[in-house]
Amino acid sequence: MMKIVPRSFFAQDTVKVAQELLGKIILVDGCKVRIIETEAYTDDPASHAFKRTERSKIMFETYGYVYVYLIYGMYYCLNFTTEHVGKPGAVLIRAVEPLSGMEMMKQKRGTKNVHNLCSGPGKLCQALGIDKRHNGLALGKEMKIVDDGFLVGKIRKSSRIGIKDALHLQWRFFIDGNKFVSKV
DNA sequence: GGTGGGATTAGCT
DNA sequence: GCTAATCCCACCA
Repeated sequence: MMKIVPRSFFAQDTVKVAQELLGKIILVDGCKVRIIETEAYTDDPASHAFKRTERSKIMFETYGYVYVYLIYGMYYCLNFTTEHVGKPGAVLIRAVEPLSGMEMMKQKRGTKNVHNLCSGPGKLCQALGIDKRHNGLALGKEMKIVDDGFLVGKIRKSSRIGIKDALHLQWRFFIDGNKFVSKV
């Protein structure tokens, strides 16, 4: 079974979307990957949407859209916007498991180690060729989310990685025991 | 095994 | 000018 996840799926609680995206598949540019690690961002102090800016406004104005931003001057991070219009939210994709298109990913990443292809937010954007051009696209065309009925086992959670504020919020989610989780 | 610094730029103050 | 939702490599143990 291969069901396209509709954009309306993203129009709900961000933390819930972050958990339910685990196990789902991203299709982009001939590559197929399974989401195994996510983080939820709303209007909390650690989120770009804590303040509405040119960059973060997409988190206020859309759901089910691609939000890509440049981090540390050299890496991109992939997010999907959530919540209803007017309330900001997005889910950061922190790690995925490669399913197909592996050779292209290896080439773009410059490594042969499968476990080092997509095991981090910057890495997976590099592997999938995701950059600023993808920012602002609606899901369903160039990039699609698919549910193949994969059974996610135990979901683990922790504080979000790389932030200094709101560390008490356990809004990082990942599939227990999965070998492709990011090194933290 | 673990730690420290550098890359590189948009968006702040 | 400073810092960031990161990654990699050199170096030490």
